[in-house]
Amino acid sequence: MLKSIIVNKKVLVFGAALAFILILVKIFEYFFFHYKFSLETYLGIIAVIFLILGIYFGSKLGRKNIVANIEPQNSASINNNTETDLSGRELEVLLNIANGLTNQEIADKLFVSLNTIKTHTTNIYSKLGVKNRTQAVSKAKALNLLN
Amino acid sequence: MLKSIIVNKKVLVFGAALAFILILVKIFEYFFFHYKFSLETYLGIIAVIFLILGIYFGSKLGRKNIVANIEPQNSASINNNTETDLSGRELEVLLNIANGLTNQEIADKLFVSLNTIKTHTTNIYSKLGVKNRTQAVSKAKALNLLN
DNA sequence: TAAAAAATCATACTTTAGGGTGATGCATTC
DNA sequence: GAATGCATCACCCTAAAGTATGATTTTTTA
Repeated sequence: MLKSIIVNKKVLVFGAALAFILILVKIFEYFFFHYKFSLETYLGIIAVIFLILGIYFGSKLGRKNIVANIEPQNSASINNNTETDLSGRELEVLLNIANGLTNQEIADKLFVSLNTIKTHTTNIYSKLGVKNRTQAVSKAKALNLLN
Repeated sequence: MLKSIIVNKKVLVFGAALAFILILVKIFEYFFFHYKFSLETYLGIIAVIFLILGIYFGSKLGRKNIVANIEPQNSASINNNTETDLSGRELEVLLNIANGLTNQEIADKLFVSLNTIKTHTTNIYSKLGVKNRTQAVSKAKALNLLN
């Protein structure tokens, strides 16, 4: 049941992507064909666009796997307090903070904006009861959330 | 430094992808053009292929980031390099940094000025070959200088 | 399916960190 | 006694981090 729902969602995304492809192809056909692009250029553009599109969808789909990969590490944690429970994304950000990455670098890595990372960090600090990243790392290690 | 590496990685992936695109386009040109596919079909195939390619790369990229995050945690190597030797005061500052204190708090604690702490931190980063306090803590732990 | 939680992003602002440069005093050492 | 290393401090500037507020979208869950 749950699995089928997930599968259905993936199918939906794929279906939407395919529909999007057809639409884009049509648009390209009507707009770009009036210009004298070489076929190579034309195909290159198409390829690049859909490659980027694919990377976007791919990284989005891959996120589920990432969270699933991280969670087992955190299950070793002793503290199950709901108050201090971090979401998957927050843990991911915290991990990168612990590795010394700047917010901008984390944003680039996770393909999101700097503001999103800032929001995450703020929430992390709030949940951990700390006020900066070094304290967060220190606290997380004390709570066995890291290492 | 770290930023440039990350950027270079992305550029590399993108460059490789583009090179792959060109190769594939050529292959398509030589092989498929003898058959009489309609342009739409042709474009559709290209689009689907590169979308899938993109999804593959996208999910792979996401997964690699995580692995890169987790790996450093296991590499608790013991390094006694003289190059990374910190002075007594610098170690003291580093310890307080690891405990999440701000420069101002450390200055108050050690009864020196904020500027002095800043000078110490700059020297610490230089000696450890890092560029901020979180990286310094991470590196110091890896070098068994802390904990 | 509706509600809750998680993830995303923006804008504007303040604070802290970090880089560069230069300087002083005080030991130790060659 | 000149050189070196350490600790101290100042000023100026840029970059990064953090706060507050409000919002949308997606996902999960009851």
